[in-house]
Amino acid sequence: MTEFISIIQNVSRFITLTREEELLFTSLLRMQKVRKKQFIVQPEYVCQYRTYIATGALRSYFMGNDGQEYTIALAVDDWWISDFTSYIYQEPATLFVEAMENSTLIQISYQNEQMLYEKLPKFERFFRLHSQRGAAAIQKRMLGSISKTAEERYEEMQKKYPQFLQRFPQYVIASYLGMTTQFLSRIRNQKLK
Amino acid sequence: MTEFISIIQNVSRFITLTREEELLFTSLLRMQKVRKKQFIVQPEYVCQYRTYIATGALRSYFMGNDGQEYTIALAVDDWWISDFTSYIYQEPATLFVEAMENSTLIQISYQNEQMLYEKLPKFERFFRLHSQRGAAAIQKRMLGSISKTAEERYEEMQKKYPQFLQRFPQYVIASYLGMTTQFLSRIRNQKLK
DNA sequence: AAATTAGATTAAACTAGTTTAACTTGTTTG
DNA sequence: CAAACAAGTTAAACTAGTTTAATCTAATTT
Repeated sequence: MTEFISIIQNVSRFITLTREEELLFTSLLRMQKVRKKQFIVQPEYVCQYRTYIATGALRSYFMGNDGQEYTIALAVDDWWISDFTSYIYQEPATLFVEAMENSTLIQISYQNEQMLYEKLPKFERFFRLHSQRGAAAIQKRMLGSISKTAEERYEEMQKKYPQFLQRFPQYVIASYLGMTTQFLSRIRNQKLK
Repeated sequence: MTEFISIIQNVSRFITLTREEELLFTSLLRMQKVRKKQFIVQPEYVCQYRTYIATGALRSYFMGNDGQEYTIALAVDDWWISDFTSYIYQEPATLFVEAMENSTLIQISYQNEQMLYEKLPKFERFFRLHSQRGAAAIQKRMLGSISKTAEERYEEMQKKYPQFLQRFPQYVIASYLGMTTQFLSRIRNQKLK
């Protein structure tokens, strides 16, 4: 049970659970260890789980027709990740979700999530608040990506998520920021002078 | 009461309401008529309402430091719109929400929404599903905006939302698609040949 | 109906960011 | 530990989309 402490804390930001509710909730979860470079979601397969990262680092990305990777999300300890669209509609994924470090995941399946809503309706509230904030975050990211220059986007990341710059390789950062590795390299070295 | 038929139908996509629940729900709503060019949300003021469009057309946009407008969302009859981030966090807005036609809106205030959750918890479910789909839609839009060329984005809009091209002026379409009016004009006229 | 203003078009000059390519450094793996 | 590969750097050539500016058209206002 202590293995699920972190996710219970995460959920408790929005709703309060009794001891029995915690037990029911965790009985519907599964622990999953993945190694660096493993994929937990791939295009054409339906995304089966909502994934919470107990420890580790993952990213989701889209592979363009031109073979270019577009990183959609970066996530580390205590964050959630998946191909959200595939999961909620239970339709084939369009994204890859890849472990960037050996990671410990806590997952709930689509089936179990539906059961959770039946047994503990307060989880409707949890995932409402979770999704609302998620939507706000994506919108903020989109706004930045269309209204800011490459350099401004890099500076914002430096300021807001300095850990990411250590934890993810440069080519992933570049693709998350919507620029080439070459251009990111140019920005970084210009800034040193 | 018949004035609220459309929003009840919208809500009934996800949850089922009894006659009494419908009455309770609609008692927490307000009708609002707005004229073309009126703003229902402005930066620095906290967004007070979640807005459903009974009839009409609105857009939300961000004003960059350079004075450029970045259109975030377009919405017509039976769609929802607002500065979502400002609304959910009850913090000052960063967006404008402007009526592009004389419109009839149905709104719920933040206070009344909290009351709605107390009295009719099934609305947690409605707004969970609503937010999840909203998040998926924003993500899809972001993906297109970073991985497609200006011309591809225009073609996708032509195919997916042809009504928008009639209903919104070209400068709004251009700013929604993330390009200048001049460039959109070039694309449109190239395609005729 | 004239005057004013807002939106759309066209074209030339420009630029932020990409592409291509060659080289360097670091990291797996046999 | 050598070989092979993956990640990062630098620089020159290039291009998708912007900027500037002038003209045209269609609404709105007076």
